[in-house]
Amino acid sequence: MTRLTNYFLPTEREPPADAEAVSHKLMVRAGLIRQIGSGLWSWLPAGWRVHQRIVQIVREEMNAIGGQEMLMPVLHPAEPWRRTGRYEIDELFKLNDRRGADMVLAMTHEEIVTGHVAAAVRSYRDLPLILYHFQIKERDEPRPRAGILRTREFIMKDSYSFDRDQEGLEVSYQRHVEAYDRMFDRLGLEWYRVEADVGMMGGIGAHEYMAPCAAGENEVALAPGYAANVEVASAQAQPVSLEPAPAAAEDVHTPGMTTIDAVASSLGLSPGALVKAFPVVVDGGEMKLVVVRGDHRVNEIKLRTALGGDFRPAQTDEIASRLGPPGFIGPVGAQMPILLDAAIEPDGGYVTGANRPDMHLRGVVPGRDFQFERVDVRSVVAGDTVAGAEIRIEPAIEVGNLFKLGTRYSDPLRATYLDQAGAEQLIWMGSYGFGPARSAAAAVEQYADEQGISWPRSMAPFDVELVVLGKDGSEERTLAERLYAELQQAGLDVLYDDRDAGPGEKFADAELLGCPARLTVGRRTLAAGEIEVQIRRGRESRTVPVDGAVEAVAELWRELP
RNA sequence: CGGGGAGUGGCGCAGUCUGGUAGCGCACCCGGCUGGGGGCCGGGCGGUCGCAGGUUCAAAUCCUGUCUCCCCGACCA
Repeated sequence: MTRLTNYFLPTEREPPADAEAVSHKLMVRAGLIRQIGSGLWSWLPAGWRVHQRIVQIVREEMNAIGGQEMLMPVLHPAEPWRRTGRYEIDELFKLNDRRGADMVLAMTHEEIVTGHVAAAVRSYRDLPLILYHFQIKERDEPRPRAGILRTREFIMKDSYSFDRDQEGLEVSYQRHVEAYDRMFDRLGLEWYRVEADVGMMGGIGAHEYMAPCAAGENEVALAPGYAANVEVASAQAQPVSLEPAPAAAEDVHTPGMTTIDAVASSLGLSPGALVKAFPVVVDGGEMKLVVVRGDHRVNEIKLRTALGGDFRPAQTDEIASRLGPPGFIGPVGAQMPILLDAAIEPDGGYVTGANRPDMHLRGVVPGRDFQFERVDVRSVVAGDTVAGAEIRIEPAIEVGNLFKLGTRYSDPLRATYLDQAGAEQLIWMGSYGFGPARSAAAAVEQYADEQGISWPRSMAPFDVELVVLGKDGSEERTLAERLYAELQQAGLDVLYDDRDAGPGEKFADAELLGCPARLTVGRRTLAAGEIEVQIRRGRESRTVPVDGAVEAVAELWRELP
C-alpha cells in the first residue's frame, strides 16, 4: 500500500544550502536520503526502494555467473588485517572491545573471505569458487563529499573469486566482466569499462566501471575503441614544432625565468618545445631525473608504475646540491639516471635548464646531449590521439571495479590447496566491487532535468505515480482508486498521490521524484473518457482511454528506457 | 593535512559590524474558498540563536575555548 497520504516521503522545495552536486540536491529534495553526519546517510523508504532494486539486479547477475551469496560481519578482529599488512591503513576504523582487544570496522572483506576459504578449501576439486555479499563498508575518508557520492559508510557488493591458477583467474575475471556489462546495461546507466591502476592492492590487473557525469571525481580518457582512467591512460601526444637542432647545444641567458611559460614566451617558442625536469628520490634513496615535455605534466601513478616502486619529489636542497638552482635544472650533465617521457622526440632540439643560475640551453638533443631511459609517465590531455583518433576527457563516477589480486592475500593468509600431484599451491584470487548508492547517484546525475530526477525504469522507486485531481467522493477519486488496484494487479509498483493538494504541487512532487511514468486522473481528460500519461524522460504527455488504460500503461511501461 | 565558508523554529534566510531580550518566506495546525502546474483569505503553533566559559545593568550580537557541517586542494587499498 503506497499512498502518499501515509508514506514517509519528505520532499523539499529547496535544496540543502550546502549541496553542490545535482544528485545531492535532488536526492535530498525528493525525500530519498537524509544526512546524519559527515559522510553518513540514511536511506528513507523511497530511496531504499531504489537501492533494493539495484541490489536485486546485481544479485541476479552475480548468481548467473555462479556467485554464491553469503554475509560476513562488519566488525573484525585486527589479527587478519595485521597479517596482510593492512592494519596500518589510515582509512581503516580501529577500535577496542571491552577486553581491550584490537578490532577493526571492515572497509572491504578480502581478509575474512580468504580466511574462510583457507580454512575450508583443501583440494583442487574445491575450486573454482565465487563468493559474494552485500555488506556495509566503513572507511574513514579524509573528505566525504557530494551527498552519497563519497561516504564513510556505504553498502557494497563485493565478490571474490578463488581459482587454482592464473588461467582460472582469467576465466573468473572475464565472467565478472560479462556480468558487470550486463548489470550496468540493465541499470540503464551510461557507462564505460576502463583500464585502471592496480593501486596499492598489489594486483596484476584492474578495470573500473565509470559512469560519466559532471559530479564525477575521476577522469576518463575516451576515444573510439579506447577507454582508460586518466591515471593510467596512454596516448600519442599532439606534435609541436621544434627548432632545427644545431650542431651543439647553446647557452641562453634567461634571468629570473624559472617557469616554462616565462622561458617559452621570452624565446618565442611554444611550451612544448621545452622540456622540464622533475627530480625524484626513489625507495632506496637514489635520485632520478624525470623529463617530460614542457606542456605536459608528470603523472605520479604512471611514474610509480614505471619506477616499480614508490618515490617522493626531491627537496629543494637536494636539487640544489645534485643538479643546480631550482628553476634552471635540466638533464644535460646530470649525474643521475634520466627517465625520458615518450612524447619527447629523439632528434628534436629542445630548450632545457642548464643547471646554472639564469641559464637555459637551446638545441638540446636527447641521446646526443644526455643518455636516457624511455618511459611513459605523462598525463594524457584532450586532443592526444589513440590509433589516430582524438581522445576527450570526461569526469566520471567510479561505480564498480575489478581487480586481479593474484596471490596478494592467499599468500599471507595461507589460502592453499593440494593439486593433482599432491603439491600445495596458492589460490589465485580476484575481487570485484560494485556500489549501489553510487549507481543511483550516477543515474540521477545523468538523467536529471530542471524538474528533478528521471530514473531509468530498472531502478525507479516506483514504476508509475498515479496522480488524482479532485475532492474526496468525486468521480476522479473513484476511478483513481480502481486504477490503483488494477495497476498493481497488472504487476506494476504504483505510488498513489491521494493527497488533498493542488495539481501544481502534485505534478511538481511527481517530477521531482522521477518515476518513469505519471498517470493523471482529472476532470479535463475524464470528460473525454481518457486519462493522461506523462513519460518522465522528456516529459511528453499522451492520453489513453479509460477503458483498457491499465493494459495500455503496462504495455507502454515495457518500452520505457 | 593546507586553504576558504557556515551553525538563528522542519527547510531557506535576515538580524551580528553599531549589545537593549528574535524576525521574514515556505512548510505545519484550524476554518473557509479554489481545483490541470507549488492558488487565495483569515486565525494559530513552533526557536535555551551549536556548546561552554567570560565581559556587561543587559549578549544571537563583544571576548576566549570547543564541537559540528560544507566547499576547494591533498588523499582515496
